[in-house]
Amino acid sequence: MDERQALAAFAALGQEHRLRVVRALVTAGPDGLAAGVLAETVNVAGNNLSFHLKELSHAGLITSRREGKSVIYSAAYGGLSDLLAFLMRDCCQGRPEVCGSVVAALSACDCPAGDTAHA
Amino acid sequence: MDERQALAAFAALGQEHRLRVVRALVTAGPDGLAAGVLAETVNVAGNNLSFHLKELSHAGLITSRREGKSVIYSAAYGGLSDLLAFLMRDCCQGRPEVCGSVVAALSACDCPAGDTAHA
DNA sequence: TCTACGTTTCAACGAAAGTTGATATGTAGG
DNA sequence: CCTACATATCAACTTTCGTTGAAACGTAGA
Repeated sequence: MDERQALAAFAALGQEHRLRVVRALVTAGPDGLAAGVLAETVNVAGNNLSFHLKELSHAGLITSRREGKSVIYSAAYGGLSDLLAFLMRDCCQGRPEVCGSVVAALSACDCPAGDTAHA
Repeated sequence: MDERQALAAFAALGQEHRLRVVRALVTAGPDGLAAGVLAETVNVAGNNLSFHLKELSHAGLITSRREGKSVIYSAAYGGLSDLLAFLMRDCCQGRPEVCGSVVAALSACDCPAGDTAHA
């Protein structure tokens, strides 16, 4: 990931409605949520949400697929990974104790910490 | 970390000069960099940089300390941890394989991956 | 105390982002 | 084909953000 992409991604997340959308999608998992459901969830008008979804999609943070009349959006976990990795790149100049806490914090989610394998 | 703080942090990172400042400070490590050095590094006028530093500081992403005539800024690794943790909270609703890649990406930095201890 | 240096604050301008309402696209069913 | 529904696009307005220049503050040395 280059700076331009990271910039777009962070700017996208720095907006109340968009951050809520991403959080909702991250929580929802790979199955995702329909645009209409998202609109209700984050309490934003449909046309406005569409604008934000486009921006998030363009930033590589979410993906979409059509299912009948609905468009289903889901979190782009790969894009999220790249973004976090970009931010913390070169974090430990020979001092692992510096960024260790950051990795630890992320591992605090339910999933097995260091286990990067596909369970 | 609450949403309001996360919002401020992401918004802060969604700006070219501020993102460069944070990256420079993350790379620099706990020793940090003087405001003047940062101004040269990111190529921003001193008064303008001061504005951005204030915003980053208020967002909990950097800290400052005075050293003689200079003010030294350094990355707030704790704030960064909290931010990333907030974004990925509840990421794996019983499906570790979903967010595993995210943790893995972060562990891709030089420091020992799953090792959260202080080396 | 005076001067030099580094950093910060302030007001004002120009540019960009978010919201709104109306309108268009695309899909499914009668 | 026509209607209903879900989502997307567009133009206009309002607000917010980033930059600039001048000036103030704090610190150190002569």
